[in-house]
Amino acid sequence: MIRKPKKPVTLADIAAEAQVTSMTVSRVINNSGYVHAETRERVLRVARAMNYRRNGLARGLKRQRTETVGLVIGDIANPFAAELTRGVREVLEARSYTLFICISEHTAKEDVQAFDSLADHRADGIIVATRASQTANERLEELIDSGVPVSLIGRDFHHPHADLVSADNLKGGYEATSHLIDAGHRRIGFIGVSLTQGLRLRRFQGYLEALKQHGLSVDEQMIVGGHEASDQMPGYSTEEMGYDGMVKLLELEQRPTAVFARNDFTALGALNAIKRAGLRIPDDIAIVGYDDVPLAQHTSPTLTTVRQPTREQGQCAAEFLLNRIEGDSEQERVERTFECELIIRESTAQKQADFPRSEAV
Amino acid sequence: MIRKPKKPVTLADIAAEAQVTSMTVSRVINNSGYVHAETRERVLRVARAMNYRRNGLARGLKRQRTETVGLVIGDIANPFAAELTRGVREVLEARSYTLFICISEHTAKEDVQAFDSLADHRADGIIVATRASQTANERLEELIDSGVPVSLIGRDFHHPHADLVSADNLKGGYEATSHLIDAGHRRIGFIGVSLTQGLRLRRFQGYLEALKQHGLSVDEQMIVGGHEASDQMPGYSTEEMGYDGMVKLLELEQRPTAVFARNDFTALGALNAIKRAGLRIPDDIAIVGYDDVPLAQHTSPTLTTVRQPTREQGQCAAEFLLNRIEGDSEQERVERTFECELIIRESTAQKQADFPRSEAV
DNA sequence: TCTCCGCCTGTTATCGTTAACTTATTCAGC
DNA sequence: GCTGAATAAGTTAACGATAACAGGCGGAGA
Repeated sequence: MIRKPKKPVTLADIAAEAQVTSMTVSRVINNSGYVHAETRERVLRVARAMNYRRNGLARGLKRQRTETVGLVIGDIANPFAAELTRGVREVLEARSYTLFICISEHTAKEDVQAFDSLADHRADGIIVATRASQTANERLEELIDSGVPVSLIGRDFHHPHADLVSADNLKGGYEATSHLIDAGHRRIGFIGVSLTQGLRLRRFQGYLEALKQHGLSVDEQMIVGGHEASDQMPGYSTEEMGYDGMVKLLELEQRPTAVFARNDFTALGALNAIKRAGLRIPDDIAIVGYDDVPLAQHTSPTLTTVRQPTREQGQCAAEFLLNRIEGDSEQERVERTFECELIIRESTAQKQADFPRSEAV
Repeated sequence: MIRKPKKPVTLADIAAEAQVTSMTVSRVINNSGYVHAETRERVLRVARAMNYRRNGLARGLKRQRTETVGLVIGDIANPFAAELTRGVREVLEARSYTLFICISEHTAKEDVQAFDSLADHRADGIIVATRASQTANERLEELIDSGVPVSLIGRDFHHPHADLVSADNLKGGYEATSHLIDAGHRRIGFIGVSLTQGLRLRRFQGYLEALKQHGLSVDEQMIVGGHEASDQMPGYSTEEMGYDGMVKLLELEQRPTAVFARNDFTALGALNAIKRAGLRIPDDIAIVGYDDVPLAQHTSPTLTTVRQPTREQGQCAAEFLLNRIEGDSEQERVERTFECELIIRESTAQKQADFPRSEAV
């Protein structure tokens, strides 16, 4: 009679039951080495009957790799992170690695905790997609120095042995802003950063750059909505930031005729604030978002935005990482920047009927 | 000279350097047992200098627990999952467990993979928040039978040794629908399920129940938007489902005067479809969502919806799980159902000015 | 002086798996 | 019949950490 013990079944248990040694069982389980067909059958039967699950700890300890990759993201519930994850997963699954995700809620402390957890549990490599911070960068450097393969997505941090994937958000921000300028706008607000803090945000730099290039001056009053706390960031509820920011802009004596929002959710908040105020989009105020979340094509008006190839970034980061894991962890760093694409929709259309209006998908 | 080897530093390495045995180093690292203050200092100094990271595999193997919990969710990029995760994390962190998240993208196969990965890597327990499926349920049962502590959130699966946390979505759906009926609506559509598949969705059952209780008949034409494929579900892009579903409803000869959407994103899609068609909300069509995502209070009109205490569910599931982990894994199952709350906003308001309109937050 | 207990450290064995090596057995080819 | 390759197992020793036990030492109390 085969028992179903509370203590997890081990190779030795199966071996005893099947009248072989645990080495043979191991060979069967891993499909390696020579095992007689009959023996294999018998062992498999017993293993199944006993509901065997292999012990990844022991296995990993002995083999010195776990076939596991960690992904650290700051914010779940964010279409960007979701799409990134999807890309990462696709590649990992194809190469039969397991993905464990750690969330850091955008705080440096939790970032570090996530790194440590993954390193302690001997993930074979780590993909980091959180925003950079002093503390976290230091720990990251230690990890990389000690040989942990790391691949970074859109993170402002450089290390000779960590690969880097990013989107050209500087250019994206530049193009979004230029688009507004080309449409004749001269008073263009930015929602979603504080002036000081925003300098680390490429899309905001692109905004500044575009203004400068076109000979427009920067009006500090028109930059709204940043959180001043440096190590704490909000979750996905950035439409609140967009709403509040827009309200502030509308209260200005000379309100902007266009706004560039840090991301689509912020843009959505702003969009609703504008509607509430009884103004029309884009006639009274034009608006551009960033990220091209799925919702952006379902709002009314539909949202002009900048698309970055998110899934591709995830795939690329995963590929870089796997190459490093399976190659030399200290090999030269690889870097790849993806182009962004301005997607023009109704929220910045030149001539525009009133909203709501009838039909037209 | 202390080297920084490519091979990870072990206790033995530190021990050699600090002229003690690895047992002493272990005691220092874990702050357990007696260690002379001077020795402790010396060991710590060496450990830091060598950039020691403990090996969770070896540690876990020996101690037979990893202080790690796995969370399986179907869909990242979903405010519901995010909030749930937040609740789970809060509790785990307070009791110093590490959380690893696995995404299953709503397929049974990936669900099973996630369970296996977590079980293989000897997570101390698993929280499951994905939708039930035949295959996955079977594997889940095996795991629980073999002693893995499991706690379920809103999953249609029962087992004597797995705790269960859920929201009363039947009642939530009932109340949402009743709210519409009370407001005088008689033709009420449902967006987001197929009639057959929807029977597993409590909030849809609540809808049916409410119609029945109020003597209204179910019109199959008014139930739209389900995916027929049973093991595959879409990601977050359910606003598309909402949009398309609403378009179908609007094409009916007798279109509904109100719709209940399976979740807020679906509702948002529907909302935009209605606006596109030049109809007014709630005057022409009233609409109710589900989940109360943050965005729901920032749309125009703001969205009537059903709030479920999401974070609390996460916390509760985590607490149940930890009790099971630290107690008896085969103890009697605990169950807890949270009440939902109907949040009435503009999209179902009785009398309503046109949108967009001026002011009023 | 002797005993006992609190401190500090070391020794041993083990968690479950597998790499590397060893031992048989079989059988084709000369 | 002999050689050597292919097949089919078993044996041993780790992987890195720690629980359990075993001293040794010093000092308080009898």
